[in-house]
Amino acid sequence: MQLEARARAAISQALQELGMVCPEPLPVERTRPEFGDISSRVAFVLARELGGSPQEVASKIAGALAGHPELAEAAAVGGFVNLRFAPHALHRLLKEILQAGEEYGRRDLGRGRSLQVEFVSSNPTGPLTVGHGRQAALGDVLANLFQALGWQVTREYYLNDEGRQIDLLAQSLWARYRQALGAETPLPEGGYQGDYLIPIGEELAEKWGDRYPSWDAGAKEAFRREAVGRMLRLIQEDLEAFGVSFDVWTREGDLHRRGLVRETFEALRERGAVYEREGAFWMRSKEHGLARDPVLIRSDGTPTYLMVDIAYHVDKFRRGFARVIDVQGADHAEEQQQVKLALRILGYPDDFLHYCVHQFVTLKGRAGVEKMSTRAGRFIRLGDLISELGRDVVRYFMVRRKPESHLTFDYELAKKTSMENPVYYVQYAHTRIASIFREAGESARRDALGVTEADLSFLTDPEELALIKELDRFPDVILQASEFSPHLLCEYLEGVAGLFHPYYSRVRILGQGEATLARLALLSGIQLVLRRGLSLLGVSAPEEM
RNA sequence: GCGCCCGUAGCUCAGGGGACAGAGCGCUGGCCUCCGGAGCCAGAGGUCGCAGGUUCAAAUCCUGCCGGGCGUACCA
Repeated sequence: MQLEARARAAISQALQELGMVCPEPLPVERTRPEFGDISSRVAFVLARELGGSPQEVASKIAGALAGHPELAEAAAVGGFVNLRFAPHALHRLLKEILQAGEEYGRRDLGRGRSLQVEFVSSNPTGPLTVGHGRQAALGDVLANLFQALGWQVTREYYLNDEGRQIDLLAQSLWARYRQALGAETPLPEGGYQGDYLIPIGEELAEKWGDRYPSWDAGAKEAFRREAVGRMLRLIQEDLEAFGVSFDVWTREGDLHRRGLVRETFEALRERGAVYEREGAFWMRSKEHGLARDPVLIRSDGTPTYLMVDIAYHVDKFRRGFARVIDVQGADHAEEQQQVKLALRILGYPDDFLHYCVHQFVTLKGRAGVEKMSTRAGRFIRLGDLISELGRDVVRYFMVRRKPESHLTFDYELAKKTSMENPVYYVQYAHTRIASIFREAGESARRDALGVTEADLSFLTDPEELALIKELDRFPDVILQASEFSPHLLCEYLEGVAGLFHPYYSRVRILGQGEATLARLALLSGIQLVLRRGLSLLGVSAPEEM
C-alpha cells in the first residue's frame, strides 16, 4: 500500500513540475515484474484532456521522474508510466512493517463507529450443518476484518424461537417421546425426521414418564421449551468447537413482547405501504419494482417472518448501529429486497443495511448426502466435519471461495496433511520460520525484531524484494477482503507462502554473516503477516506442526 | 414464465475496463551431504459458454441466447 502511496506522491510531484493538472484520483496499480513495480495510466487520462498522444504525455512524465531518489527506473511504454523502486525504498517499507508489529494492517477507517454482523441465525430446529459452517466462518471473518479496520463490532445471532417451525419441532420431539414410551405416535406432517430427536425423546420419557399423553397446550409449552433449549445447546456446542462466539443473542419472542412488531407494522401502514386483502395485510412492493407483494400479517392475525424481520431491523437501527451486515444464504434473496424496501419506506438510510449473500456448499468426497435438508433429517453436522478435519481446515476452506460462488468443499483435499492442502501450506511457512528462529536463538530473534540492528541493504535478491513488496500489500488486502471477499485474504496468504517456500529452499538464512540478520528481519516480517492474516481468518499459526 | 447468482486450463477456482489470461490439484520431466523434503525446479495444457454492441482498449461494461443453482408460500 505504501508503494502505491509513494508512486502517487512521485507522479503528482512530477506533474506539478510539468505544470500539468493532477487527476483525482491518480490512477496507480501494481503491475507485472517486466514492467516494474507500479504502473500508471495517468497519461491516458491527461491525453484526453490536454490533447496529444498518451505515449507523448507519458514520456514527459517519465522524464520528469528520472532521478527521483526512490526510483530505480521510470519509463513510458505504450502510454503507461512504469515505475521501479530502488531497493533502499523497499528496505524502508520492511522497516516500517516491523516497527508497526502487531498493529501492522490495522486502520481506523471505521473511526470507532459501531457495526453489527448478524450471522448463522439458524433456527433452533436441529444441529448446525456444513451449510451453516460457511456462514459461521464468513460472518466471523468479516467481523474480524472490520474490527481490524477500526469498527466497533457486535456479533449477533438472531434466534427464531417462535412460530410454526418451532411448533413442528416441539411436536416432533413429543412424538419421539411418545415412541420412547412404546406408543406408535407418528411424526407430524412435515415434521423433523432427523435421528437427533430420538435420544432426547428417550431421555424425556424417563424424566417425565407418562405426564404428556396428548398434544395439548401443556405438552406444547413443555416440549417447545425443552426442544428449543436442547437445540440451542447443540448449536452452541458446534459454534464453540468452530471458535465462533457471539456478543448478543436476540430472541424473536423479545421483539414481540416489546411491541416492536406491532409498532413497525403501524408505521408502515401510516405511510400507505400496506393494504388489506382476503383478511391479510400485504406490503405494496410491486409498485416499487419488486416481483410480488408479500404478506405482513396473516389473516389469523399473526405476523409473518418478513414482518418480524423488518421490525428487527428497525430495532437494530434504534440500538445505534451505524451499519449492519447480515450474512445470509442465497435462498433469502427476495426477502432481502423486501426488508430493504420496507426500511426505505420507513425512512432509514440506504447504506445502513448490507447483505452478504452466499451460495450453498456441496461436500465432495465424503460419504453422506448431497442435497441437505434439516427437516428431512438429511444433513451432515458441522460438528462432525470439525472433529474429522479440525477447526482450522474447515474454517479456511469455508472462506476460500468468494461468497457468491457455489462452494465445492473438497473433502479429500481437506483431509490431506501435506502442503497440497492450502491451509497447511500457509501454516507450514509460519512454522518453518519459527523453526529457523529457534535454531538462530533468542538473541538473533530480538536483533531481527529490533530492526535498527539489521542492515537491510543486504536484501538484494529479487525474491527478497518481491517478498517485501508482497508484505506491503497486506493492509490493502484487508480492506478488499472486508468488501465481502474474505477469499482474497486466503489467496494473498497462499501467495506470500508461495514466495517464501521457494526462497527458503534456495537461500540459506543462518550462518551468512551480516546477511543473516537482514534475512531474519525479512522472515520476521513474513511471519508477522502470516500470523496476523491467519488470525483474521480465525486459523491458528503454529510454532510447530 | 419472471427475478437474483454463476458459466475462465482435465478438476476446484482467482482476476470483474487496460499491456502476451493466473493459482492450486492432476499430468510430464528433473532435484533429497545443508536452517523442518509435510519440499523445490522446469514443462505441457485455455475460441475466458455463444452471438452482437459500446470503447483507443472487453474475460471484465450493455443487449440477446444457451447451460447450471436459488427463489418465485398467509414456511422460516
